[in-house]
Amino acid sequence: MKIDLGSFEPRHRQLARMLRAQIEGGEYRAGQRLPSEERLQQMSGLGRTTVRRALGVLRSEGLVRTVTGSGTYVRGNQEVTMLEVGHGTVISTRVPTEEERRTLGLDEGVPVFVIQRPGEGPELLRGDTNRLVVG
Amino acid sequence: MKIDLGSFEPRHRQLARMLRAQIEGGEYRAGQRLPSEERLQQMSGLGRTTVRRALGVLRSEGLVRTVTGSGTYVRGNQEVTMLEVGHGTVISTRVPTEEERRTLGLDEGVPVFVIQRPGEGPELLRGDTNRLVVG
DNA sequence: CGGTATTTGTCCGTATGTATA
DNA sequence: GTATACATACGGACAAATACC
Repeated sequence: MKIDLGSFEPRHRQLARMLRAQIEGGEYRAGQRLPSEERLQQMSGLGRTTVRRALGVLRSEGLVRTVTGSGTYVRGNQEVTMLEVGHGTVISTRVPTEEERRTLGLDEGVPVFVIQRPGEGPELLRGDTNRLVVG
Repeated sequence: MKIDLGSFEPRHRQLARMLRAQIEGGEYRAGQRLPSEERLQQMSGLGRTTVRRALGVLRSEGLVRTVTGSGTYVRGNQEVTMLEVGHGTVISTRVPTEEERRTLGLDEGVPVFVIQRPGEGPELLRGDTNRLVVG
């Protein structure tokens, strides 16, 4: 965890980039816990704010998931449902509101589909476990 | 801006919720600037960290956009492109990586479509200005 | 079940740098 | 060039959730 102080790249992004590379490189696998924040501080020499910010970046990318009092875990590839959409359906995507996140039980970094079928009200679909197939 | 200290709801979320309501209620319109962070501190009685966190929530929801040295602005409804997708196409959505954000020139809080047409490589499409129509 | 330790969450303050007006 | 406004980074204090024994 060598952070280049003096770099143009902010320190929290440097740390996020390193952790991201380790996750994508398989050094931390799905479901596995990352080092604790205190541990990451020691490893990187950064302050608490900066370490937490780096983890926040990874959360917002949907790469990890943090559980209070427990730790930050690599978000595994979840089982995917294929959903067929028919003629005239309009599909948009956005980041859910906080309330929608609670309702759908979504972690940070997971967008939603908004499915508008002809003659029906808009339907909200979590974006992490769903794929739409044009039928 | 009356913040209930002693509430179970964290202060930054209270502030975010109030600002969100004001934006959705039309008190702050598209393109308009929100009060500066210092001003929001004065108005709410909260600390700098907390005010900034509240604005971060709104950014991650795609509701506002912050320009360094200038201010935080309400993200207007942008012009939308309708794109027709054909049979066998598979659509997924996710939060873009930092690099993809730079490449596509995206603000925070904007997810992307991943369009997989039969026999082709995956195509990335910004989610804020695109709607997919099943043809 | 309880008590303690670990780990993350919230909140505050300060200092300095950078971008914009 | 000065003033305003946001960005980065550090630190400390206490609360809340979880894990461990």
